[in-house]
Amino acid sequence: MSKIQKIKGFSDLFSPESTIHTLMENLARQVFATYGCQEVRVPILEKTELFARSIGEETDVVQKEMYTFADRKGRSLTMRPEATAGVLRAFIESGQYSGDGSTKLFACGPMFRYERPQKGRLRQFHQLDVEVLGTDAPQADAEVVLMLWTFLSKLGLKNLALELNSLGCPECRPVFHQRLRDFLATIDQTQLCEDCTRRAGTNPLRVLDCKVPACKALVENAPSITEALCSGCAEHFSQVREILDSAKLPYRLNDRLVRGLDYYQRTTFEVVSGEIGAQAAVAGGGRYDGLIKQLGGPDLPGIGFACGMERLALLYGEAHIPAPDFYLAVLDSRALNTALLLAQRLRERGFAGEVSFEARSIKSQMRQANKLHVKTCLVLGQDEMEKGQIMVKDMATGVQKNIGQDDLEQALGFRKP
RNA sequence: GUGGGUGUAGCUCAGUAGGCAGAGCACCUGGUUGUGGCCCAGGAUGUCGCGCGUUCAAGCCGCGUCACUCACCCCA
Repeated sequence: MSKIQKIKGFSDLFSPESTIHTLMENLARQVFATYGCQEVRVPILEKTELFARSIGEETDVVQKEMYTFADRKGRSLTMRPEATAGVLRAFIESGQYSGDGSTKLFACGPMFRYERPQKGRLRQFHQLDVEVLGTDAPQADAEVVLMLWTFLSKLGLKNLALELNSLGCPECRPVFHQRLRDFLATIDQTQLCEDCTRRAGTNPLRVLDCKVPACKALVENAPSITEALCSGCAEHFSQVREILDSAKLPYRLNDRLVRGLDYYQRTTFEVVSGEIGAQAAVAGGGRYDGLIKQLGGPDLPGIGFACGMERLALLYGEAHIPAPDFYLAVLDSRALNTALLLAQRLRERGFAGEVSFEARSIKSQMRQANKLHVKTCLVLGQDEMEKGQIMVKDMATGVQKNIGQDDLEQALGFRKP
């Protein structure tokens, strides 16, 4: 029989990768909770219309990257390509937004986009997502950025760069777009690369961050969104920056930072790494005032971000994975049952470790203990069994002693409350 | 959707001009009567991705196919 393979762009995560994902997810939960985020678990499958309306009908994500299919009654459903839309739909549908203040939500899980896989990009990938709803205060923008940066710092990630921009609002963005189109009309468009010739019509902002040197040179003097912001947006952005400056958070203003989803406006940001290949963004987000209303909810502002877990994992070392507390080596087959019960007792006390299921040479089992990087190797052989004892060896120092089996917890550092 | 690269042991990869399938790591056993890491000796391990073709002979050449991978596009 032929083997069945996993489908392209999907992955099976074994440890250490699975462990790393769990650790990162737990840390995110913990850090974001200190900012008041409540976890929400929302479906992976939504009505296609939800994404069409939020992400934007004309975006690449909606046009050609969604897993969309008809269910058994012919309704068009889509595997979520990002988290925000589903979280907002749930928020609106729950009707919990009555009063004052903001709602802070955390969500995570798999997302799906039909793209060609490459380094840091899969068809099923995982995101950590935060949404802060109900306030457009610049303090909220700053807090969200600080929340993200704090999480990444606690993960121990270095050499990350935070890029910040403001995309303006429905009032000033069209003005900038017109200026940009006017500018593009003045340059020799035949010199642009093939992609940019297309972009100039479809998504002029994208021309600004083209990597082709010829394009870069041509748009060097293009107008900046920053100069086109209306007074409200300019003031809002300047307050956000002021707080981040005071918090001594290092960021780089990038007036060509473009977001791929239509709903973003005002503050947008991205965290990039130079160490994980071409797919350099490990997190990205921004403000989306107006989106909640557009999805049939109240007219509330919102801001959020998502982190790509696979990309974070590329940067996160395996050194963080905790080692087991013990390995229990068994030298005599008559000791196997006793050994298992001793290990069970330790596990009930919260210690983690493994016990051998068969008696083998002490040498091979010591090797096993060493390989598992355990703190302590326990040995149960004929001698110990006869005296009701067990040998305890500290693998770091090599110091070993025989103790009574009843004293095992103390020997491993267990303190009774 | 487009372009490049790679498929050989569990992993990373050599494999010359077409002539018996290789190394390192990892694993197992022993060197030490019950002691890990370092060292030494020995050992097991293959649909050379798959199919067809050329040839006395194919891991190597040709055609096809599948998979993986990197990049473009796009994006977290």
